Amino acid sequence: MHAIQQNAQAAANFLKGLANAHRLMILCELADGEKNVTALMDATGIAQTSMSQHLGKLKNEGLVTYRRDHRTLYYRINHGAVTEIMGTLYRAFCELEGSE
Amino acid sequence: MHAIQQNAQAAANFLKGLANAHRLMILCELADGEKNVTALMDATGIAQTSMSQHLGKLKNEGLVTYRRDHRTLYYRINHGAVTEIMGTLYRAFCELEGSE
DNA sequence: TACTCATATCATAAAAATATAAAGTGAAGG
DNA sequence: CCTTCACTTTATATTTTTATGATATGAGTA
Repeated sequence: MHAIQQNAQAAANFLKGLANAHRLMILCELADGEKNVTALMDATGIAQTSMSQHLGKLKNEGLVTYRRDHRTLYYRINHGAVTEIMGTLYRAFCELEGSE
Repeated sequence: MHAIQQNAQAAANFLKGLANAHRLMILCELADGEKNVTALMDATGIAQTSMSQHLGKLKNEGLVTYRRDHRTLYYRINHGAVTEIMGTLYRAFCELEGSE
């Protein structure tokens, strides 16, 4: 586990990609499969410019990738650790809430 | 998985606690078991005031807790999701590096 | 070619995170 | 009670993150 020390900055940058409520909502949508930008805006209520910047950040950190189909860009999750952490968050913040 | 939407802010706040290289290094040390502040400073090289503030943040978010023994405070990890995510990061950023 | 659609980029301002220096606190020892 | 130790809190400056409005781009359509 001590090897994280040397990779701490890379791991922290990766986590910073996730550590925002809007980006979690986006990733939550993408957990179901790929979606285009407009569909993500409709599903989350995030404004266009903001959405584009969040997707740009997720893309730069390698958390998501996309394909183009004509004028439409379809984004999808591109990193196994994202899915793993989403699962951890779901168990910690969603399932346990339901039992109250 | 969609339930994360409603809990996105809480989950994001939790992740923000982790999303910093210095705090990851601290948590990495605590993964071995409890340590006092001076030991954490020696192990990580983080300055005293900064260490205290990082520990304060981790404590406020509920990621760690501590016990007092005389003048010394021993911190330890206090959230199962922290350990899970540290494991995910280790596999993503440490183990795979070793195979190059 | 002009136009619209889907999305990205740029510029800017406000808010949050971080590091550092200085001062404060509570427990123990002389 | 005065001092030291182990640590926290406060104040401040810098950097980073985020949202918003304006503008730009590239792909398809009339």
